[in-house]
Amino acid sequence: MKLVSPGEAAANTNDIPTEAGEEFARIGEMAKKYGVTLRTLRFYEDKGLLNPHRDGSTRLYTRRDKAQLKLILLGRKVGFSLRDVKQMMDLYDPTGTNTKQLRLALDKSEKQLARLQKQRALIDDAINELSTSMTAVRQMLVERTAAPQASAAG
Amino acid sequence: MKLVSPGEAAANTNDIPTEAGEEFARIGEMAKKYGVTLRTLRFYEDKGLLNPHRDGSTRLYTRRDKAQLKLILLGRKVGFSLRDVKQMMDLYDPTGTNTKQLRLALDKSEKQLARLQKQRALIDDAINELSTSMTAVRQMLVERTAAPQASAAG
DNA sequence: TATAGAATTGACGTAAACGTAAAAGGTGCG
DNA sequence: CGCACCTTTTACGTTTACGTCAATTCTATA
Repeated sequence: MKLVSPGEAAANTNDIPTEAGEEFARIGEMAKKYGVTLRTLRFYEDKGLLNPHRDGSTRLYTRRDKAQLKLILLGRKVGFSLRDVKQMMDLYDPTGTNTKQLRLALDKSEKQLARLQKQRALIDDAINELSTSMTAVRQMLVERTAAPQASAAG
Repeated sequence: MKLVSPGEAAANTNDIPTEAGEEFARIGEMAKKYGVTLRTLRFYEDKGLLNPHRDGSTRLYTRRDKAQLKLILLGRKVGFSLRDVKQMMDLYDPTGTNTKQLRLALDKSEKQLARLQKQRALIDDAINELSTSMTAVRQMLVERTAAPQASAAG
């Protein structure tokens, strides 16, 4: 019974929320479900990005926590730092229109997009330079491998 | 006179190698010429990537050191770690064909090329996801900004 | 000779996102 | 009852390529 917080036990006649209702998840389930480690979840919490409930000392994650984690992972995927993600999440206000939050997100996104495009350009450069030098190296190998006994060229 | 090593002073009647002969460069000149910091040059040396001569305690870089630095910078540009660069440079043998070195370089280059292409794919993914969510955010902002008094859509 | 401008070594600091013990508490099950 | 498994907190370790003092020395020039 300890896994059900007071005031939310009504709709669930099952005493064991595991497997069925999915009302709460413990850290292990969360980790598997989202492909992260326990350490990562605790780390995110330590950084203020997640705030799961507690049953004693055990963390309990609700669907709200899951949504937050999804956002964090999306942020990470597009290259935001956890700091950026936190800045944006901290502006969330369930009672308002969140205009400020959205504007900040958009602003940061534009900058991040620019960074990504710059990175892509750098990588393209690198690919080109690398390909070029690979060709040169191959050529040198050919010169050193083929016809080592005849010809005086070199 | 201390800047000219014994056995190489013949062709240069000028006692001051600065500006003209470019036979040797000190760390400051090197840094400017290649756009790196003094710290970087010392760091590379500390890692065994450079081995400039010394006049007492002052580092003197020859054209050979310059060529090496160019290689290091090229390696870095295409994404090799300094460790990789060192591995490859360590195989250099002025008396042989350097086949081993070239093969290692080619091998590492192929792997690095693959990594770069994977990175580019990830970045493209990120760009797409980011663009998509930016569109969504813009849409949300429009809904919150325009027509806040009329319509019941929401 | 005074002073500014290089150069030297040594060593701690930084950033990001966790990894990896370590030591211990809680829990269900056979 | 005992063992296995999950979870907890604390805290140092990892990686890479330098940055940033600090204290000192060397050198050139006016």
